Amino acid sequence: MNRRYPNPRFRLRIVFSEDEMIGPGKAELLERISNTGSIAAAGREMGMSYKRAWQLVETMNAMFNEPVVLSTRGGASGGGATLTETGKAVLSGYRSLEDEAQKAAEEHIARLQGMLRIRGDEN
Amino acid sequence: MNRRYPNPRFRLRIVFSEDEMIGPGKAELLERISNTGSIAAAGREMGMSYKRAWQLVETMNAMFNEPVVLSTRGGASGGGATLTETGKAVLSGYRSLEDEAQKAAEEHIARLQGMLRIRGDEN
DNA sequence: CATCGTTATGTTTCTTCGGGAATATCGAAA
DNA sequence: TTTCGATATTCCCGAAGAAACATAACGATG
Repeated sequence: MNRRYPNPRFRLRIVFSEDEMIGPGKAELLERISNTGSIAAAGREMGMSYKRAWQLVETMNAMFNEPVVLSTRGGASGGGATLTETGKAVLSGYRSLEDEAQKAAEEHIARLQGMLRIRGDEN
Repeated sequence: MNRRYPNPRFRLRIVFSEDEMIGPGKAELLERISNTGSIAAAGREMGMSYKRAWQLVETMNAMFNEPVVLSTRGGASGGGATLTETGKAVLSGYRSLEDEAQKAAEEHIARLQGMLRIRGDEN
């Protein structure tokens, strides 16, 4: 453990206010909700409690002008959740933001990485 | 309080491994050490304890192939700290990385911001 | 109308992180 | 050789936040 990552992780977060922000965690959650159709399943995949996943969804639903996730209770499957159009737009918007920023930063990242201490267990 | 920021804050961090990373906090600390010539003063300016400031410096000194901060003890002024060439390179490298990434992301940020809920106390 | 898996929400426990205090060390200069 | 302000390091404690646990509500379907 504690190995250096094969390629440095570039993590960015946009902070609109003290309690309005979006970063890698919320983006991944949206993505997994979109894939699984369930808040609980998405959370499980990410190793987070349902409660936490739900809290993040609640926060996001409150910060955008329309909810990003619609959820239904009951029924044969117990219920589920889907991304709204706004949700899809937020997710894809964040992803392309991430891509553009990372592309623009790549050379700088490599330069910084070159300054790291060489370690014995370097792979 | 809790007002939305005039312009969204763009925060990014490069993660090389579980305990090797650099982001806004360490960068600002380096900057203030450079300005003040003191770990303690830099920490005070940022509202952080000397202990924490020193810990961050220790971490950074360990992760790069050369120390980023040199410190001296004793003397008339009690001692002090300065950035090494590596330290300056890391700081300026991170800053230009940040600038480039932000520039590349600006349009996307604006688009996301446009999806935020309009609030009554909007200024 | 009983079942089942999910959403929704409250409560309690635990862990982590950092602050604060306390102490030691250093060395130029008065 | 005393002073002084900064670095260096340890220990204890509190706050914040997440995890864990506990319920309740829901509703299509069999």
